[in-house]
Amino acid sequence: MATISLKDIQKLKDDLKEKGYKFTPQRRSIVDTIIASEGKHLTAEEIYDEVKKICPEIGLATVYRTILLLEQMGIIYKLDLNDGCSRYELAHQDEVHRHHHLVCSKCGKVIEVEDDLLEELEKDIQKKYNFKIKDHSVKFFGLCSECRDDK
Amino acid sequence: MATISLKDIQKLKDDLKEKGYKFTPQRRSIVDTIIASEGKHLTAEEIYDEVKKICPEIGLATVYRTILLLEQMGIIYKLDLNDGCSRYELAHQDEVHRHHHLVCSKCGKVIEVEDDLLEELEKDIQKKYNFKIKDHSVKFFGLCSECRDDK
DNA sequence: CTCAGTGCAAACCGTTTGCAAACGT
DNA sequence: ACGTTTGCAAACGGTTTGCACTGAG
Repeated sequence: MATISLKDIQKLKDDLKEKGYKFTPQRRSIVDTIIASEGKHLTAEEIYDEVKKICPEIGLATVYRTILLLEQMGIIYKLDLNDGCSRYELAHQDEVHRHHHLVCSKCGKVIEVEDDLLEELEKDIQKKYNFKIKDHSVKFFGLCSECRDDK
Repeated sequence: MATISLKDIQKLKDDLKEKGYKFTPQRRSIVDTIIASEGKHLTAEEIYDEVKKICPEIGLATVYRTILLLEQMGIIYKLDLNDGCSRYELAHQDEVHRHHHLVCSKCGKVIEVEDDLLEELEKDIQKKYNFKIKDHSVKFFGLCSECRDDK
């Protein structure tokens, strides 16, 4: 589990300052909320609802704008689970490529898979298609351990 | 390249009839259009524009409804390329799982990859997470052969 | 003091839905 | 004839934008 330390918050503050951005209370609340709900893959609206508990006067637009900023800075990743809205998760600091997801078709649970195991396939593709791979998005759909039992 | 024959059209017609659905001119035009634009990964609106050339009185809602029907029947797949709308492609008849896609970050080109090469990873995941994999969605982002040269 | 950031509301855009008319079987 | 399908327009829901005000540096 990738926990974010005070050092990371300071780093983020510095990154923002470097680009002329400000570290406002709203931005801080949003970052705090995303960190606190790690593993939940919240939508923008869900983040909004959560942030309002700390920062009741915040607007939904600010949440969207901050999310965009964090995404561009590589702090968070957008995740599409085919449910009609975008979800977000913290980027793990140590991963080169995005990790994979298992999505249960029955209960909707999302499991994160750290193992990459795509080197061989990526090497093949780079050679065969002369395509320089920068990142990937890998999702597996099926039944999680709990749901496969009831069937 | 998966070309669809008259036999496939007949099969589709039968499948529809079996479920009490009708094979209307609109549906036929939409199927024809999707077949004719294989490899293009059109959006619903793009399919609509294309279909209107054959069937000018068609409505956008009909395109959406037909696309949904075809998707549920397994004739086409929905594809999400992170550009804010859903795109569709013919399901290749011979593939067990969906094929992969290479998306060029520069020119936007989408290349289809037939090779699966995920058996090992999937076997590992099924065992480690006790997750029964039914299908997957695999996209690689990077630079295509043409775009990597100019950089 | 200045300009980036904010909250609000309206706009946006892809998609879905309700309905009466039209049409395939 | 029946019930599905259609076209239209309105509704929908997530996201973006314009604008005047606010507040961080």
